[in-house]
Amino acid sequence: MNAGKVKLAEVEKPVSQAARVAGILQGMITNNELPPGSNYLEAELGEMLGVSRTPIREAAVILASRGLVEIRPRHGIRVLPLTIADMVEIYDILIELEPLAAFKAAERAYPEKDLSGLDESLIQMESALKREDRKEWAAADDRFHQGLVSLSGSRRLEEVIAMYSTQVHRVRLLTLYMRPLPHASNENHRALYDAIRNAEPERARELHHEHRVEAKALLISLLEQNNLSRF
Amino acid sequence: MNAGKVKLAEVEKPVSQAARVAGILQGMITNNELPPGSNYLEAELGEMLGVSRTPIREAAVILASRGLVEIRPRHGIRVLPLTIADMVEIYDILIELEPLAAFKAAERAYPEKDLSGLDESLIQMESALKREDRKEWAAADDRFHQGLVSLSGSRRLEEVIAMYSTQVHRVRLLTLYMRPLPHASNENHRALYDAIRNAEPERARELHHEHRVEAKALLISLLEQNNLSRF
DNA sequence: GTATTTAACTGCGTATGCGTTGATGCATTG
DNA sequence: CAATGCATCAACGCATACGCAGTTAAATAC
Repeated sequence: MNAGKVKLAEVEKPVSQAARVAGILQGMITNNELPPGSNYLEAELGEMLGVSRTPIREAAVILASRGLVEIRPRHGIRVLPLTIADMVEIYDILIELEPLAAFKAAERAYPEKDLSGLDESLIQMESALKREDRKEWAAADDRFHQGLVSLSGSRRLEEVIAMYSTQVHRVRLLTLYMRPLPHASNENHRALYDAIRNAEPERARELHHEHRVEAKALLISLLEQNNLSRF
Repeated sequence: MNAGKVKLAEVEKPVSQAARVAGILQGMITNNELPPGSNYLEAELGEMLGVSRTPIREAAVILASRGLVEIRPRHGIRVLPLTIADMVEIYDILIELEPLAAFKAAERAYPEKDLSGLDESLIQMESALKREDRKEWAAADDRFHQGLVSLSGSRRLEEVIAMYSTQVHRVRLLTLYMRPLPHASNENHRALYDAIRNAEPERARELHHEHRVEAKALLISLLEQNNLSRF
């Protein structure tokens, strides 16, 4: 019996409503579906997602701890806007932590096969760049950075970097079409990849550090040039 | 009318039960009153603190997001133990972020009067050291570091450093009586203070970096020597 | 017309109850 | 004796209900 029943490759996780709601809301925030500065009452969000206030409250607490929203009693759950000062704060932290992740990844001297994910992202970035497909380039860039960080082997590093990356995601998308095509960036990524493949921790750290410093400078100058101050 | 009513200097904040509970539990965890590895049911904690399950649940979510506990359905709220690998993860992150905070603090070129808090902590540390009062030395050390970080002017940096410092607090206390008296540490602190007072960002960063690298090495070696593996 | 006080309503904090789920122990069978 | 299946129940996820507090708006007094 049960011959027709097929086991799913992924174990289906019994996610709680609260976790689901948190994920959905986070997605909506980073995609600008819930614009920065907007307020939502608990009941309102509950109705929107078809759940009661309880899981909404829990999700709100989680998102607040990730710095995405602010809970203001009697004013609702507010999607936090970022200022340029916030961007500087966040980038300054990432400038330290991402190179640390690169260091740790290189230190672990992975065999080439474990780096295939990174390599793939690199190829996708290069391809997207040729096609001048900025959206796809950004997506592959995200995958590259996330993959790299996860190779660090430090769960905490992964979590904290993901947290701050999420916060700036909105703004990165905003500036995506304002910047020049990221040719240099791609070369940097390739060099960084090589440093990790060759197990050169210090070089990996240096390269990534430089890369992030440049990214910060570019981003900030774009925002200032265009008089964007809250997003 | 209302002549007799006196306004309090501090605005009394209408803290929610959930926030109160989270604070109390965090205190109990960092002071080892809720030992690592132990489990508590929601109802149990609720009875302990005289509130219902709802604020306990919210507090648990907050503490879980700070990495202090783990919520395991049907097994209760578990106080997370730390392994040596966890300590390495955390220290490696702090080694990057605290020097960044020192850099930013020095960069801001505070007038001497704004540094009186730091100076006071320094004096207390030196005094405690003379009396060989390790407990008081550690407390003053905490105040010094926290004060320094708050001078960085970066709310996020402050928050993330506080989070990780809380996680290692238990272990620091554990090793407090195993280590030699921290004479060298005190000199480092004084030098760091001077760098901030003289507005020398790079020097402040270097000094703090060195300081933290040493602290990590000392801590890890103490833990390994004593065969302590979970705490 | 403006300011102050009051009243009503809206939104939230907390408690509680219900249904579901999964852990545990015992019994039964190989 | 060991392993597996089943039953029981404890714990939790979520919804709902209630009371309070803060906000807003209206009304009255100046």
